[in-house]
Amino acid sequence: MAMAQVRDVAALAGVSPATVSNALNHPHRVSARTLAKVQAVIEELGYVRNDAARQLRAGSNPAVGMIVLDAANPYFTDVAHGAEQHLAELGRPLLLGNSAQREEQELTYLRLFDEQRVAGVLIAPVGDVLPKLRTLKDHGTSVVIIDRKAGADEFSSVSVNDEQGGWLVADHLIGQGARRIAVIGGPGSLRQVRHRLHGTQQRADRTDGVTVEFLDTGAMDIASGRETVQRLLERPRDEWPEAIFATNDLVALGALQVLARAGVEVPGEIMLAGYDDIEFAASATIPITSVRQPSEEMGRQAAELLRQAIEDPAAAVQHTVFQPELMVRESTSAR
Amino acid sequence: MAMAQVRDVAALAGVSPATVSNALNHPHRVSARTLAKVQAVIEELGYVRNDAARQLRAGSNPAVGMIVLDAANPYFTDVAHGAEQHLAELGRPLLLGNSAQREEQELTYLRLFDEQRVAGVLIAPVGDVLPKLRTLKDHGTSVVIIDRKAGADEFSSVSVNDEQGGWLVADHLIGQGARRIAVIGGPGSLRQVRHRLHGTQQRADRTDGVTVEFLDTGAMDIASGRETVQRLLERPRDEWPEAIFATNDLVALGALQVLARAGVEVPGEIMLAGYDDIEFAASATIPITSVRQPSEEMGRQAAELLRQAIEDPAAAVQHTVFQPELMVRESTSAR
DNA sequence: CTCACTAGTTGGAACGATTCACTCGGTCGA
DNA sequence: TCGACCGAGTGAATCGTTCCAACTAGTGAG
Repeated sequence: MAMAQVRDVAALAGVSPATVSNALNHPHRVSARTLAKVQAVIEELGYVRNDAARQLRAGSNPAVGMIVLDAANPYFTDVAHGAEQHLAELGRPLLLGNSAQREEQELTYLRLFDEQRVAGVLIAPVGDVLPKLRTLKDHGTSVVIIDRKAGADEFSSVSVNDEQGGWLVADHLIGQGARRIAVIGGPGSLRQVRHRLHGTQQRADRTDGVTVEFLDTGAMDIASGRETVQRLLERPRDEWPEAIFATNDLVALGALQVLARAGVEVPGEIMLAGYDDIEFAASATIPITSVRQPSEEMGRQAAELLRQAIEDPAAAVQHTVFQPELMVRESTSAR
Repeated sequence: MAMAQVRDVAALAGVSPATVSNALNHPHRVSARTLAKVQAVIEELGYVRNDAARQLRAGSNPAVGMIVLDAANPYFTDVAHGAEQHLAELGRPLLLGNSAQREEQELTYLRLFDEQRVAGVLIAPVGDVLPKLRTLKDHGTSVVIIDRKAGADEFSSVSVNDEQGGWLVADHLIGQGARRIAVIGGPGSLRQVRHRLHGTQQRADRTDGVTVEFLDTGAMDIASGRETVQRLLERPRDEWPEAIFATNDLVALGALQVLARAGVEVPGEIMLAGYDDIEFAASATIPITSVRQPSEEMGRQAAELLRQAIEDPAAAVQHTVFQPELMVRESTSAR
C-alpha cells in the first residue's frame, strides 16, 4: 500500500525526481556515483515504477496484443510461442487473448487493446473485423493478420496456402483409392475451412468419379469431431465415405475416437486425415496423416512483420506465404 | 493518429469534459438528452478512452495477471480457460503469461504485472517467488497460488492432493503386479513432481519388494519424455522397470512413442501411467492411464478466491484442495 | 415570496513519471 | 585570463482521465 514513487526515491537519495527518472531511463546521463546511490535507494524502498503514468506520458504502450482462434489448440499455442519469443527479444510483452472463434470475444479483445494503445496487434480473425482493424490503424496501432491474406493492401500477413493443403490431402487420398471423401470442419464461414475444402474439391474434379461432401461441425474441437462422425456412422453402411478429411487435427482426433469405438477399421474401412500436424496427431491411437504448417516459424515471422510495421507505419505491406507439407501416417496407408 | 479525446468529444457535444466522463462512467448522473448526444459524438469521432490515463487516475488496473508453467500443456490451457471465464463475468481482463518453467521468465512477468498495478495475480510457481509475491501484496495486489499450498498463511490457494495422486497410481500399478516402478518427470525441484513421487514411494513402502526409482527428465514435455525413456531402454533388458509412471501426460506420450518404436509391448512388457488426464491421453496409440484433475474447475475456483481477496484483502486466506481421480486405461491393464 | 433541496453540469485539481529548456560549476584552449 | 564548452543535475510543464466541490436553474413546501 505504501507504494514508493519517484519523489520518495529522489528525496531519500538527495536528488531531484528528474534525476531518478534519468537514472532509470538514461543511465549515461547520470554520474556513476548518483546512479549507484539511486539504485541503492530503489532497492531499499522496493520502488516499482508505475506503468500507467509512464505510458500516459509516453503516449504509447510497448506491448503487443495477440488474438488466437483457440487457445486450447496446440497449433495456436505454437504460433503464439513463436511470436512471444521474437517479441521478447524486442523487449515487448505479449498480451494473449482467446477469441474461441466467437466474434463477440474477438471484438472485446480488440477494444481492450485499443484502449490500451498497444503498439501492435497480431490477429487470426474470426469475423469481419476489417473495419475495426482500420480504426486501430488510424489510432496508430500496427496490425498483422495471421492465417489470412484479407485486406491484402492494408495489412501485412502471414499465411499458409490452404488450398494447396487441401489439394495435397485429396491427392493422397485419391491415390490411396478413395472416391467418396467427406470433409468435416466448421463453421463453414471460417476461411481456413473454406479454402481447405476448395483445394480438395479442385483436386477431386480432376479425377472421374470422385465426390466431395462437406459436413459442418460447427466448431473445430474434439467434441465437434466426435458428434459429426457419430452422425455420419448412423447412415447405412454403403453410404459411408471412404475417407474423412478433418480440417484440423482436433476434429480428426474426435473422429478417430468414434471410429475406434464403433469398431470401424482405419484406414481399412475409412481413411482419416487431419490438418495442422500437432504433436498429438502423430501419437494418436492410429497415427494420423496430417498437413504440417510451420507454426512457430509463422508466429516468429508475424512478429517480425509487426516490428517492421511499427517502425515504419507507412511502409508497404508484406505477405509471407508458407507452403504446407503432407505427413503421411498409418491412418491413410494400410501397412 | 488523430486520436480523439474527451475534450474533443466535449467540445463537439457542447458540454464539458467532466460531463463526457460522467456519461461514460456514471450514466445515471447525466440527463437522457445529453447522454444520447454524447454517445452520438463518441460514435462519430470513434473516440476510445485512454486506459493509461484512466488507470493513473484510478490508481489501479482492473485486470488480473496469470502465470502458468507451460502454455503448451492442455492441462494449463484448461485451468486458464476456467479462470478466464469467471473473470470475464467479473469484468476483469486476463493477461496470460507463460513462465515455461523458467524462473527468469516468471520474474519478468511478475515485474510486469507489478508495474501494471494489476488487481490480482494467479500463479503456478516455478521458483521460490514468495518474497516477490509478498512485495506484490504490499503493493496492494492480491495473489492466489495455483497448484501449491506454500506460504499457506499468506496466500489463498487451489491445489490437488498430489501425494494422493501418486499413491493412487502406485496402488494400481502394484495391484497389476508391478514391482519395479520408474517415476519420470522433472525438474525434480518442481513441487508437483516431488509430491507425486513421494506419494508413490509411500504406497510402495507398504508392499514388500516394491522399489521406486526416479529419473529426472529436466522438463515436462513430450521431447523430454522421449529422451528419458530412450536412455532407460538402453539398459540390459532385465533391468527394465515393470512400470513407468510419468508425472504428466506429455511426458507419458513421449515415453509411449519411444516404447512403441522400440517394439516394447505396453502394458505387456512395461506398463505406463501419466498424470493430468489431458484429452489426448485417452486417444493415444495405447490409451494412457492417468490421474484426472478438475482443471477448469480449478481455474474457476482460483479466480473466485482471487475475487474475494481483492474485495477484502484483510480476510483470512482460504485453501481449496481437490481430490484426484484415477482413470484406468489400456496402458496399465492388459485386456 | 422565500428557502431548502435536487438534478444536472462544470472548472480545476489531482494521478506519477518523463522531458525539455535551463542552470551551475568546472575545464580547456588560445 | 576569458569565453566556449561540457557533464550533471533540476523545475516546471505535460500526458488524458476522473473526481470533488461548487454552481445553476428549477421545484415544491411553508
